[in-house]
Amino acid sequence: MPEGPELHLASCYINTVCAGLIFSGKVEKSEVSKNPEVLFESDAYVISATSRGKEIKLTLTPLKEEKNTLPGRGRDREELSQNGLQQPMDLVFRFGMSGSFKFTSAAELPKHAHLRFYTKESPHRALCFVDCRRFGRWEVHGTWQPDRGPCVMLEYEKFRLKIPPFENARTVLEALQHRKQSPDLTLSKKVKLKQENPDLLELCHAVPMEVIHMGGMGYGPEHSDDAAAFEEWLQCYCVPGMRSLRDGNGRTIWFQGEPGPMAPKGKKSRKKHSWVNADPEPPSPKVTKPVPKRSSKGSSSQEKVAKRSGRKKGKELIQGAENAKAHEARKPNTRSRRKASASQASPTNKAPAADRKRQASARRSTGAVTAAPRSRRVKAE
DNA sequence: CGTCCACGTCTAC
DNA sequence: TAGACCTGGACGG
Repeated sequence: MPEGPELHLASCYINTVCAGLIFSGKVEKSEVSKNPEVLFESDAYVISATSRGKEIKLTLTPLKEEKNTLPGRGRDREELSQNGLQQPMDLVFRFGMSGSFKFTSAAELPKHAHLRFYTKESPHRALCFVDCRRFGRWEVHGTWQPDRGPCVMLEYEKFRLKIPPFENARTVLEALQHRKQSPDLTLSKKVKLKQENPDLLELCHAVPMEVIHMGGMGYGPEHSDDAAAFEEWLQCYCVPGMRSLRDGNGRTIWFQGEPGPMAPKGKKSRKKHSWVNADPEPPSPKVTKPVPKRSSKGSSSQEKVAKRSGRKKGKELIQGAENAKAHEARKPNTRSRRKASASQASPTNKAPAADRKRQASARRSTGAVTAAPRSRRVKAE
């Protein structure tokens, strides 16, 4: 799945499960995937992975000299060296909304396994790129996408945006001016202060690093399916009691407290009653069959989308709608959030671990809108 | 059953 | 800057 730390965890997972393993044969693509074929074939090769931000790179490396039996018909010239040997190959993946890697028995491939690498052993096993929604992409001979931002985890020093979601850039920059420390402190005191009062940028690094060290996300050792642990760790996203707003791109931003002066107006988190009341379209049969704007494939999915965009326009009217409870409980498709809410709401709740307490208290004084929820929760503890 | 929603890009107007 | 690209879970009727 797509969060930055998860991509990194996926690369760790791949390197762990593929360590010492020999893969063999062709790389297999599902019929339904529109991603490119991976014309790689080797009797014996190894797989390794690296990550950078929200991309992951697999490297397929053939072992020593082996003769490729195929004449190379239909294969790109570059795939094979002059003597017909399979060259190493890099594949760069983006996960879209639902991509992940799984290593399973080849006999029972997971659903939506769109790219498969088979082991040489028997019974065969398969490293699979699994992606239910198929928004994920891969590129053969891929490189890191050149115009992406730096990796929050591994290129932190290059990460210099300094803008909370709905704050004026001016305010942020001026606040940083006032953070200047007195120069007469010892170095160790300065470092300690910095750690106890991390700014937004440090949090951009520290929070994903926390996730990495937590492990799990389906990439943990064995079947420690600790989605629950992750949900427990989340302190703002999807936690009842936290607030959310849609930004200009329709993305839901979760936070606690004030949204900041540049918060989008009239874009409360969608609560069903709000927009249902404002829906300008009468509940007539017409609604179910809007004329698609673009002429095209006319797939059923497209009809759905057209239907929805009709709704979207209606939602602009929610401004005056009752919203007192809007942030109370409308949560996305998560079942276990209630549990989290119970512990979240209770001021007597103990911090799960001393380490976490320390980490969290270190975040206490940031003014960052997105970061604040984590620290404020700690205040309540 | 229908509707809404989801951790992200892409690209066509 | 909308819409497109997709599947599936939750929820409401």
